[in-house]
Amino acid sequence: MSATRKVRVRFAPSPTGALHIGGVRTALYNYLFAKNLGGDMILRIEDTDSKRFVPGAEDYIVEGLTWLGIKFDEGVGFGGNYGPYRQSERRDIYKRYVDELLAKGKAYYAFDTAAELDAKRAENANFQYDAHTRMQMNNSLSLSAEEVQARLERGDVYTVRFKIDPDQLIEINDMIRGEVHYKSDVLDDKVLYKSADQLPTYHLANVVDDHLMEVSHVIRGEEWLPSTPLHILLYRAFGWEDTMPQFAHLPLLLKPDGKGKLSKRDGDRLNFPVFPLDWKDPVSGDISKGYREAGYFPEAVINFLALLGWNPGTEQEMFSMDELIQAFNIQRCSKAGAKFDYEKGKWFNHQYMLLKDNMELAATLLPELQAKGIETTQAYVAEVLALVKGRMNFLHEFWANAAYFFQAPQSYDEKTVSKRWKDVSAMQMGELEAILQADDFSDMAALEAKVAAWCEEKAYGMGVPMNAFRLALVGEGKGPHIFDITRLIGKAETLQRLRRCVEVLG
RNA sequence: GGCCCAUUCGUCUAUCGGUUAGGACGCAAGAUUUUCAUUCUUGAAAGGGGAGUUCGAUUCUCCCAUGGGCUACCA
Repeated sequence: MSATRKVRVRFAPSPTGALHIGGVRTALYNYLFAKNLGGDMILRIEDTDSKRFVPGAEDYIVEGLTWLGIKFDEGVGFGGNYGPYRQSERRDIYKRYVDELLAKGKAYYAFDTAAELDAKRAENANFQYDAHTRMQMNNSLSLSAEEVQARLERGDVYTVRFKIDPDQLIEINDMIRGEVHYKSDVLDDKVLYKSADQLPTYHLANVVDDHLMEVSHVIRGEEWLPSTPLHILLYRAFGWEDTMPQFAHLPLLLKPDGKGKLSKRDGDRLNFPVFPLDWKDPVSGDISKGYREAGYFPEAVINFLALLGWNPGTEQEMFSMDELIQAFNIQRCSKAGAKFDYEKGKWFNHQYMLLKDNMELAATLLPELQAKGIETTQAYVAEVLALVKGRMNFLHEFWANAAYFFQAPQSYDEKTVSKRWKDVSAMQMGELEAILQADDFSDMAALEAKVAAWCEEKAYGMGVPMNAFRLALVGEGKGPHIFDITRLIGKAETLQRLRRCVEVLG
């Protein structure tokens, strides 16, 4: 563990489906950690399980992380000098290292079939393939050399198992959890290599690749903590312990309610996304909602996720990616799992909405408005946004909050009518119309003063006439300041809405 | 069952032995007397239980309970 070693971290997902939000957080923490220390971020695809490979998953992962602003320095699709970065393309490399372990006597051939193993487990639920049981099994330790040779030459299907010596104490020095100890006796002789598909298992590939790619820090989910002693033993077996990466095991993301870790089903059940992007399952055809399609800003998702399991120790809540990189310190990660509170995600989106430039926001809204047949301009939409975005969490709530800036109310909300449209309203609106008619709408403050003066002179109070006026303009009892509305829709439209309302409501 | 990790308001968390246990989301109330919302103010809301160590424990140790993870020729 040389202190001067270049910081290199990797995000190593398995392309078995959409990238889970917990995986996104792991990628984020790796990224923040690396960038905070000026290190590199690697994308490695761990596709050693050919049975679970899902087409499209790899592209999905890259697209999702790119959308979120998590950048890679090297890896699949990003180049680099340590490739190939897809494990399925590294078969010969793994084979070489498996042979090395075999030659050193640190691993052995095992010929037990899946059915035989199942039978063993059926007769003893606690069966473990280890120092105590391996001699009763069919492997190169229990069988004669000739027999082993014969089976190999015959082409029998085999696995290579790691030979774990008992009575060893393995100490993990976790950056988040401190020292964790394991006894090697509880470990089983893990399968490192499968002859059937000529591929290693995760454990072997992971250790070999991290070593070869000069990974300095392994930051991964807590579910990996129990297999870390195995990994450490592998580093030892290869003689790589001096350059072994440092480990950090992140707490898991848990269900918002109930028990267990967050799953895709929770998203469906509670109606919130658990994936960065929409994902269509290639087999079932089911579509799972993504944060992007649900209307989240990537900045909001990042900010939200960053604070789920980590905090800077200050009371700052809003962080740009750069600020996160600056502030990130892995020792400040919490140890306990975090229930996933998506309500806070909405709040973050709201905050970023307020921060965003209205012209930029307007540009993304324009196509939707045009599709509705609305003729408008980006500048106008931006002005409307300035008035209504405070009451929105998502951009897709725009129309529901701003339709009346683009078209006259189609109807008048019944409740508002009964509450706000008084017997005197028609008469008052008639008077108001005359005042508006006489004004050129060039100065809203002046107009407002005129209207206020009228209310005072007639002793109407402001409430009754203004609420009726609002009803005429909006169709409901909501919306921003009335004279902001009239300023945007203009004199002709204002008068027209006023007349129509009197006509309809009488 | 075995091994490991964890445990502060409903949720995310701060606290590195001495605090009125702080902040944020959500919730409630009030204010902005033209609405709704934003915003602002205020409020309710927490150290799983039991032993120790200590002058003093949320903080350190142990036990228990609870939650979580792992225990595959999956990652």
